[in-house]
Amino acid sequence: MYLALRKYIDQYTGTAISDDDFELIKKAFIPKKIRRKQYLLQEGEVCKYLSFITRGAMRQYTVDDKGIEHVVRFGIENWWMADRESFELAVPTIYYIDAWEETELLQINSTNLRYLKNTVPTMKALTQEMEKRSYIAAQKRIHSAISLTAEERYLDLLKQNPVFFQRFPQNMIASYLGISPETLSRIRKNYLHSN
Amino acid sequence: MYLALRKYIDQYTGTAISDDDFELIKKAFIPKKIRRKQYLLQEGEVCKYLSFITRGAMRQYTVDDKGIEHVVRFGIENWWMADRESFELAVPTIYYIDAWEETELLQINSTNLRYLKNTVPTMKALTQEMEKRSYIAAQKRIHSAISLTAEERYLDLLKQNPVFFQRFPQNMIASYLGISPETLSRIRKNYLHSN
DNA sequence: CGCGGGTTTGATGATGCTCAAGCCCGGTGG
DNA sequence: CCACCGGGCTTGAGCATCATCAAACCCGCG
Repeated sequence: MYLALRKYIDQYTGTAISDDDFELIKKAFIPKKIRRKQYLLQEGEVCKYLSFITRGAMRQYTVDDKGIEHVVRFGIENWWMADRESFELAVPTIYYIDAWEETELLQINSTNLRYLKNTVPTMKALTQEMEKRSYIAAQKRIHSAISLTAEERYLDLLKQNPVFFQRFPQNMIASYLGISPETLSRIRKNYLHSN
Repeated sequence: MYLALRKYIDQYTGTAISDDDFELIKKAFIPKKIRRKQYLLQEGEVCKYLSFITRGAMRQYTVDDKGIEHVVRFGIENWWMADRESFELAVPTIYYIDAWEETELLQINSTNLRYLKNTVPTMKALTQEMEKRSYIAAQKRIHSAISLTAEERYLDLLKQNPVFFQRFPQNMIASYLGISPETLSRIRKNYLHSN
């Protein structure tokens, strides 16, 4: 389980991390398993952990007054999950995070994360890289949401993150795209004919 | 002009920065003035500077095939402007940034920024704080874009950033909200009657 | 075999867009 | 000082897109 994290670190830094450094990292993270449809985080809680997914698939979403779910983020192997607003500012979250597949996580709390950033420079670089990428991805998603039609957003997602279509059901993808499941179904039908 | 930056730094760190440190900062930033409707960045260029706005109002947007502008971000005094994807990865940008009001900026390139982060700890903390806030704001905007109706997005923006309505024309606000100017006009009409 | 979650399909309607015209108002020049 | 101009805003009519509701379908699984 920790091996996945080590691989991830080596890959993103482009060098092999020392055994000593990795020992520190190992101590800071707690493993956790979570079953299908179980919650990692629920509305109103404070998000206490930043979680690295070593196996599985999760989603982060809100539930509105009508009970409709709105998916803001998906996560699979080698992705980090947390409501960063709640995690970093220690305020109650508005999100739910649950597992769609059986999922294995490595969790770190903010105290340990701060400590790790200060003692293992690699870890600092890593989190910064992660934050940078998250922001860029978020910016792209905003652009797509305000500039593109439903159909264009679908094609964009298919290009950027085809893996989501293999791991999550269509109604969740629809929610992620901000459209109804029926509309997504009809859009896809179009593309089945025309290729 | 530099005073605005100093005030901003002191405010966000909660302490007064030393004269020595601020001297370093001053040397790293280049002042720039930019007139109404002039470009700070154009599609295809690489974004070479991170700019701190000391006075004025700007927007970041794309132009689609039909020539329609899509505003992804506004910036006013004490905000930072840049296409971070282009700035940090040194890739050509898809955005335009131009000034809506007469604007004064302090610009820093990535070399100087990296140097400053390493020599002035305050500066490192500041950029991290800025990045954190940007990400959280982006996440909120995504949530609003996929979960809310045009009307709800309008009310949300009115609550979160009323200042935009004072500084930018309605058609740009509409674009920022991802709706047509006509729709925004009609939504606003509703709220004039009902209060 | 029947159940349940997910998907598809159809009919209908709401929401928001487009196009076009008119209005408002601040700025400019005669 | 007034007429005119242009940019932005409003209003209306018609239309496209997408949501909603309901029913049927599909398929893996107990």
